[in-house]
Amino acid sequence: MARQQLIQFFQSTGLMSAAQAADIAAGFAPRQLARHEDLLRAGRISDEYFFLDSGIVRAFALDAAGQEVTTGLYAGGQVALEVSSFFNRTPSPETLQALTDCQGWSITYAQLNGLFHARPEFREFGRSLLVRELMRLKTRLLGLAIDSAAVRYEALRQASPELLQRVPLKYLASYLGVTDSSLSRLRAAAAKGAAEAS
Amino acid sequence: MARQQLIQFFQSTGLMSAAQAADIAAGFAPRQLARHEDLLRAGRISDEYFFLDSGIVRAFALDAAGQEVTTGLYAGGQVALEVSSFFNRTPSPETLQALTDCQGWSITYAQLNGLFHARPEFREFGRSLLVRELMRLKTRLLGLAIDSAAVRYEALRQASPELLQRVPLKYLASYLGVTDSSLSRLRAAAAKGAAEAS
DNA sequence: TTGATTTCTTGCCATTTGGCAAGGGCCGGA
DNA sequence: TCCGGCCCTTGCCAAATGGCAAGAAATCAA
Repeated sequence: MARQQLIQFFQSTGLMSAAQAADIAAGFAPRQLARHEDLLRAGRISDEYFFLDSGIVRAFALDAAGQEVTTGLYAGGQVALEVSSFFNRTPSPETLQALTDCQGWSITYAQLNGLFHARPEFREFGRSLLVRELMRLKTRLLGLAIDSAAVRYEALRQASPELLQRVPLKYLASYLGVTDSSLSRLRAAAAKGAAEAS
Repeated sequence: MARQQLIQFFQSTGLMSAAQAADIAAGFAPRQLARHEDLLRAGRISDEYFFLDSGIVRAFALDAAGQEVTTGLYAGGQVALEVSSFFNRTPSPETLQALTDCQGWSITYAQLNGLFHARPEFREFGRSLLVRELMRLKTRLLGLAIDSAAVRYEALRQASPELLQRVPLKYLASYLGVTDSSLSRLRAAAAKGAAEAS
């Protein structure tokens, strides 16, 4: 129940003191999600800024054929949010869904704006988060453009090994931009390579 | 020389009045770029928020093999900016280069922050720009993940036909995530399809 | 203008990835 | 316990894309 991780998150950019972080964190309410529960449905307007303590949230959109495409995977310590819907008050193009039971902290748009108004240092933090998210997307984009599927898989394994264990292969596949059978083959090849290396 | 386009840009989100937009635009200085001139070099910290009136700016990074990869293309009416470097005051991972002679308006980080401080409506505008940029990246990411190269090419043709005419094929190719010979073939196939349709 | 450079196209073939379908294993509910 | 439904793997072949290199075409600079 403690807001430890949330407070630490606010301090992570070095833009505020421990006391400030604790004050801001006090404005957040505890929030649970059951496995398979939706945090946000496509078409709705997001009104919940959700920081994830533990568990995994998946974001997905539908392609032209109506197939789900995983666009984001969030684990503990991250904010699971459809940024454009939340900040622009527009219908979300994606659904956010709990892949496992989740615990975290949330705050509404009005409350967040109140904090932004009252606390310039938190405003700075918010901007820096947006910028960080932008960099992450850029990095993923570059990877999709220039790396082979095998390299992208390996990069994800390095960056977030826990996701590979806990997220069903079909979701990982569309997140990486490959089909599930291709990913299965990649995984087999990687395992073979690792075995030979030992 | 008129700041018309800049003023219109500020008003485009509906977050401020004409008078406010004109006031803010007055803080920007005219800025020219000669063809092939760098607006920002990789490794440097960006200190110029640059709005493009006319011309084309290309952003590129280097891949592991030292090859240039085009990560962004900006035409008139857009802001050509490496967001993370400018806002986080960190070395830029990319170079921004004028593909043609360019005219526009620019402002420094300190000046921009001054405006953000003095004018809450401009702060809102800045946030909404970041969010918009994020959505654009998400859309490109989704396209790379699920669409074929032919579809991506067609989408770019629909969205920004002027780029296809004025940007060398090799830059378009890496922007679209294909090799230049593949793009050349795609273009040939598209032309053939169009001819048959007529 | 003229020569040099860049840009674009195209052929040939290799590699990567997709599509489809069958089958095995695992897990949860009745 | 047993059944039904995911989840994952794998074989076969097709389609998409890349790599390389040669040459034509356009562009640039002197």
